[in-house]
Amino acid sequence: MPGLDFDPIERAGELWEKHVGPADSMRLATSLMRVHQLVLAELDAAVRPHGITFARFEVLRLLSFSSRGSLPLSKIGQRLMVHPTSVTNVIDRLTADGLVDRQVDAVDRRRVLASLTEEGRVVLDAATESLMRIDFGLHALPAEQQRAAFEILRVLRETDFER
Amino acid sequence: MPGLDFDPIERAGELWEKHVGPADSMRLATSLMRVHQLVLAELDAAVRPHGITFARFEVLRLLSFSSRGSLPLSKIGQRLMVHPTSVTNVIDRLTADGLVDRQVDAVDRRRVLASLTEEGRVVLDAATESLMRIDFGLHALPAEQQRAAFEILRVLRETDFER
DNA sequence: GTCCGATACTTTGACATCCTACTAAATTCT
DNA sequence: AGAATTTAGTAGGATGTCAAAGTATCGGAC
Repeated sequence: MPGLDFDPIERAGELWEKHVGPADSMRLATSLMRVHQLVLAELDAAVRPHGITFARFEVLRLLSFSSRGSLPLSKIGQRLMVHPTSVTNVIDRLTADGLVDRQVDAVDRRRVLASLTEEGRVVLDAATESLMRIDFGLHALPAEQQRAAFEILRVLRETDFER
Repeated sequence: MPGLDFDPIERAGELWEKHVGPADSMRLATSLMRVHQLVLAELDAAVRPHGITFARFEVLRLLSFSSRGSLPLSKIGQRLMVHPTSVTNVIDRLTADGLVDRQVDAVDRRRVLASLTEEGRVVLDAATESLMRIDFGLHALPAEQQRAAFEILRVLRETDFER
């Protein structure tokens, strides 16, 4: 798979400017899609040996950081900014694998609380180790640029943040 | 849905630094996941009235830029950097909707050539209009920062670019 | 001229995500 | 108290993505 001999996004940008109009936002949007894809592939590959995906890792990490040791699914969805059905889906799989426990909240019986099992914590620690070893798929980017990128992305995140 | 009263990624960064280690790359990686999700949602919403998704839009745009008016599926996959399976999938749906034609390459019968139909071009033009109107979901970012972000992301893209 | 490796695509299965609609439980309002 | 509304989670369906395995075709080596 030799790939291509030119950068397809640069190329698309040139053609876009020629036939459509200014291409800055188009190029950034498509870049974002590609980079997300590439980085996610690296992250998933890093945690795959531990039997999880990066999405599941994020849930495990969140649970490990919670002060009570458990979180209602709704909170998980809010903090990870994903749809409630996505949370149900991931928690289902984590529960099936024995990494997470699920129990109805005694105080508010609409709620379901998820918490780490011992095995869940073991897997989380091992996966964390693997992710740090590859610098979260960002080894190509110097620390300085990582912070710069974070600041720029923050603007985009916060647009939809409070609503 | 009032969301949260704090930035969950900042918060995770603080806890990570306290319990695990340096958090720069972790925060950037998770930021990338969230922003991708937010921007993609905007892009999909913008083109949905035209009966397509952003992934399909990208394929249509690519076809419209090809000099011959058609491209083998493998080329589409290379340029969009997606798995061959994804290309087959998207082309299947575009074909079913009558936006794309599919025909076996007479020269190399392993190949399948995709090309825009007239309806495909109409939809593409309308969708392009809609996307430009929302500045590709990046209206929150000044043009200057859009270019800066593009340059940073380019580094990450090019890591896996030639291979 | 045949065979065998490489290439192009499809099929099947897994995953994460969203949306719409639904059930159950809590809260609010009358 | 009882009804209406809101909130939490689940069910089913669609989409796009990847991985592994399969089929068909091409092209070069012998």
